[in-house]
Amino acid sequence: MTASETRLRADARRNRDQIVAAARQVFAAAGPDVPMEEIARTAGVGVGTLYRRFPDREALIRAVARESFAQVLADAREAAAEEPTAWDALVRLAGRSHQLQASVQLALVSERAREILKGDRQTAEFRDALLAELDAIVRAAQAEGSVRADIGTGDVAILLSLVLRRPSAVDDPTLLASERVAVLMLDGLRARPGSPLPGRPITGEDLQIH
Amino acid sequence: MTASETRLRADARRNRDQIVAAARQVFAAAGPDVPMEEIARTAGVGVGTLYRRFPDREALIRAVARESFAQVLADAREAAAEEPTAWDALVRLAGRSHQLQASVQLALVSERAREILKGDRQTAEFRDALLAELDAIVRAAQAEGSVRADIGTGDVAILLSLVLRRPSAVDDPTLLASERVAVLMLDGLRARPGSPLPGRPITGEDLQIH
Amino acid sequence: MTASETRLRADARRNRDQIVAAARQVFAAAGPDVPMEEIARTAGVGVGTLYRRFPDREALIRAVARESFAQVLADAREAAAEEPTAWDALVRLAGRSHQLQASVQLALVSERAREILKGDRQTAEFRDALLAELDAIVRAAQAEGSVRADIGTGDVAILLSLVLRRPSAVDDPTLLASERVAVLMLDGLRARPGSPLPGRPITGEDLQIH
Amino acid sequence: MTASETRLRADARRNRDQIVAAARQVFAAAGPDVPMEEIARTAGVGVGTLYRRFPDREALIRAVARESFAQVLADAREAAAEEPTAWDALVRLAGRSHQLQASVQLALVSERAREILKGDRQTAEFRDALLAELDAIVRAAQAEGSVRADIGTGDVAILLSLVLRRPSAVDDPTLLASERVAVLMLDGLRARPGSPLPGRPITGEDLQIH
DNA sequence: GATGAATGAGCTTTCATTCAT
DNA sequence: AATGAATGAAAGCTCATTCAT
Repeated sequence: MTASETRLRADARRNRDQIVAAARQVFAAAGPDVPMEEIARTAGVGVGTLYRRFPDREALIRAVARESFAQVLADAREAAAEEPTAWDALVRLAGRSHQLQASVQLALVSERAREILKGDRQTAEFRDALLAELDAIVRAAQAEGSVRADIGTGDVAILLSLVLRRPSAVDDPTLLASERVAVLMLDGLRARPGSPLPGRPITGEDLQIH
Repeated sequence: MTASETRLRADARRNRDQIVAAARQVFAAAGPDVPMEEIARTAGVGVGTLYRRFPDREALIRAVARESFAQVLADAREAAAEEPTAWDALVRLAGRSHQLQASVQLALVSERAREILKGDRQTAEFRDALLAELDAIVRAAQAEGSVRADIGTGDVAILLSLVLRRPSAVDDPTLLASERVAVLMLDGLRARPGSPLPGRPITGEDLQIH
Repeated sequence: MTASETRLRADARRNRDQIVAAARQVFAAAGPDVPMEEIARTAGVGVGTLYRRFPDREALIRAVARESFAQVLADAREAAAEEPTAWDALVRLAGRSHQLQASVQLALVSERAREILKGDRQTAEFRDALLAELDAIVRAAQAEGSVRADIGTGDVAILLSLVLRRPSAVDDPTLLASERVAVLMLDGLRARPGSPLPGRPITGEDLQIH
Repeated sequence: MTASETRLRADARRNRDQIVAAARQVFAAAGPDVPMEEIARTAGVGVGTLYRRFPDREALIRAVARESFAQVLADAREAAAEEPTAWDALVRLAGRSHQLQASVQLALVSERAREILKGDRQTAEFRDALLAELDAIVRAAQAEGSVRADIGTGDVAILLSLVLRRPSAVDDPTLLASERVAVLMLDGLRARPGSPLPGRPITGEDLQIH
């Protein structure tokens, strides 16, 4: 949250937050190309207000992404702090992931959004902090013997990001599809005789690149 | 392939195929909203020709989806026929999945595309055939004791569909990220003491619904 | 200066003047269509303040034009009073004209501004007073034999107005282009055998019309 | 006229010409900021057509300017070739100038247009050719003794450009104001004892700069 | 049958003006 | 009274689709 965002008048602040919330929701539902007007309407403001706050669509996308990443990061830190074992923290993250869907989906699903976020320092910082947090958890889990040794933090991140996505086309029949997938995935990560993995562990650093 | 498509003159046929191929490629690269003109250009024809063959964007999306599904179906049948065990067939499908990415991504990633395909009988037929084939493989694998009993074909389909998606933002550092994910997923499906799954197995029928 | 403008509190008065000065400057630099917000910013006030003082853009344009015309009028009177001959007064006016550029350009260059000023009684009064003053000078010059007889005050006004405009696109190489043009123009007005002029002298009255 | 402009289908060509003609007229009447829609309407086409031919307003402005300059250049060459003396050529140019108003005004009056044209090689070429032509005429006139020696081609160009502009605000009472101004100007240029000019002659090269 | 030109609706963005603080 | 936030109308530009060549 930059200084400029703190200095807003009370009502302006409220509007700004409504806009970001609306954008998050509408982006999740219909992708990052929805008419700005629809976002404005959802937020209960005029387009003009939206544009006063965010000079163009990209700025809005960045704002949504930043808030989302920040929230996930907070979640990860909480899990690490509160759970007794690293494995439990991982389980909690994976299990909760479907709540975070809408938040992060934006950054993952749309080519356009990805392109925009590449250039955004703040998003990058959140992402790096998140990877660092995850790295600590994964290493701890491997140290405690709960996670197989032949994977890296990058592998876990990729796996989590896949689960993060809405199990798509499916009108989830059991309403538990996400959880089931998460558990299956965790079972794959478990430390015990498993299939040999091709290549080498993908680390957190590998993902910094992009 | 409908009757009308069979009756085309050789050159018209060639045009049609170029268009679908171009659309598949361009959709994969830039999403299902790319300008029709760009598709036409990529295919080396004028927009007029494109519209003569496909009355609107939806028709084109349907055509691309049908071909993609048909190809995946063929692949699945081949795997089932040629591999010695059901487990091997499953491995082959999962391993090959990244080749199919571009093909099916369309149907999975875009809200819009999904909406369009819902109403398409032919796509539905391919999808149902595919689910039937997968169901046979999964049941066989469970019968032969290689796949855990507490999952259904729907669970497998969902998992496969997740892996099908490009492992996202990542400029794959090992170029094997997809394979690694696939193996981890298969390890999760393996028949052996695993974590208890919430809910009930998701069947193929569960997915027919929509 | 109307009654309402006299009654302003000192600070309000200061604001008003800053606004008009800013408008004059910004109009000159970027035409009469600049965003009101930019004018307000240049004046160091909020848009709200600007609008409190001038109900809309037209009012502001009128105010700027009035002040500019008033200034030119004062200049002309001073020249007539202080110079020994009418010719000298004319020379002084023409020579100084480039100082007045920014002031009057507004009224001359922009179709829109012209339209607005047509209906403004006060601007008209200044303009008429200016034409009367100029008429006196021209007639006196003709009486003293320094200006050719076949031209009217209207001709002179038109010539002056042309010179008033910035000699266009040119990054004036000698920084004297305006002066040179003015002198050449005066040479054309000189009383001595010249080319015959088409039509009849254009008088001051001719210009009242619009 | 570039190759691309030659290859247009007959009807497209016709439309293109109508658009440029309409733009010239509308620009002259209302400045370079008129709604594109109005230009399209005047040309009898849809906005889309306009934009297909000219990707944005700047491209259109460039096209209009090029054609206008080309026309003036042709005029100057014709005058030089057909008139018996250089002085007559000059008179003809000055006298005809009001026909050229609309054509060149665009380049002179609007700050925006000027900025755009600065970067346009083709416009620059026409302008340079025009200056070269004018230079030949002015030097010839000075050689034949009809034009004073203390001025340069640049001075003449500036003077002409002033006259080129519509004598503005005036609903020309004699309908001859332009001609009268032109003659007065020519009288100022005449070779005979005149007032001393400040600075040095402004040459054609001086004007190349911008 | 193929082509690419024309159309016009739709979306983004800007800015004059109003109004809450 | 001053400020700057909100609004919405208007203009730029893009692209799906139709149609003349």
